[in-house]
Amino acid sequence: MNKSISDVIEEFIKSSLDVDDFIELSRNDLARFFSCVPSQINYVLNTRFTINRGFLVESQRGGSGYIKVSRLHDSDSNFLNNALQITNKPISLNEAGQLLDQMKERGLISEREQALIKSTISTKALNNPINIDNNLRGNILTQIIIELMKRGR
Amino acid sequence: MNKSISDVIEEFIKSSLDVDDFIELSRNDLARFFSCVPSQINYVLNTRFTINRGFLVESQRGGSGYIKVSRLHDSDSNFLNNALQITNKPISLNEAGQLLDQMKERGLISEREQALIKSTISTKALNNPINIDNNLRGNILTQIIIELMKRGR
DNA sequence: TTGTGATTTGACTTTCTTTGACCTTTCCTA
DNA sequence: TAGGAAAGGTCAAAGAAAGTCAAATCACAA
Repeated sequence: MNKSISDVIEEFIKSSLDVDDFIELSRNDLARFFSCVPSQINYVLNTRFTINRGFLVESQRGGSGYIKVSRLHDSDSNFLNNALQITNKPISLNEAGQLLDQMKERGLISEREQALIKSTISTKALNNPINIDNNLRGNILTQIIIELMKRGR
Repeated sequence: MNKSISDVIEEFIKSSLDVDDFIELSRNDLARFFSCVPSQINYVLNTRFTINRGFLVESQRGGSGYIKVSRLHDSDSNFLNNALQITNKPISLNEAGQLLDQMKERGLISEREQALIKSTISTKALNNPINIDNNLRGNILTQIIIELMKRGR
């Protein structure tokens, strides 16, 4: 296969992640190194290093800015990935409750956290035009899960 | 018999598959090579390299796109894995039918089971807002395949 | 000879990648 | 403390493949 520049950059980043669990890189340097425009780096990051594929990308702008790419660790990240698939779509209060139960069961959140989150996605909290609720519930849970992934427990 | 250009292309691909288990080719190059229109390659692929006949075709569009053809003379679990790749995406009634044929051919399901499953994914069963059908079909097949994998035959 | 299914062709569509112009955030220094 | 420099971000246009679909043609059997 004729590898695209994006593919090559992807490989480069991935092989760096084989050494360490995360890397920090400079968008401009990397672009210079691969003789491409800086926004190509964003393209690669956005298409290949998504949460769904088990990666987390964080960055900071400005002087001494950086891009940090980390690999999310397995078992839990697997579970969370599945969870993401679910919260991606509208989700009922009931389903959400079950999901949170499981998360607690696994020790991904404490009982106290579980209660807090539940109140967050309760019907009362989402006092909204009907039918959009489930959507919103999914969104909120998605954010929470991403946060959990970040912390890596 | 007077060989058609399609036959020639078919032979060419098959003989490449004698060397390796799969080949990657460029639709445009191949078309140029055989002095035909690019969509002729699709024709050959669609008519001769179906799951049904034991081949798997994958492809990517866009810059550095490709077409990959592989031969499936492998173990069942491998077969099911490939099948999963297919049912992962929306799948037409026709393709689904071919897939089930193969599964029966390989003894992965009985004739009775095949019939039952077919009725399950028939257009009638999925009497739904158009266009969602293929999606749903994929989902159902995915579940069935997973179930099969679980049971280990 | 004619009807039918297989093949060939090409116009149009969709998807993925590359590029560049312009925007926003952060840090540092005069 | 304001302003400039040094990051990184966004978005849309252009480019590069592959996919679809249906009309036209071909080949063969009845």
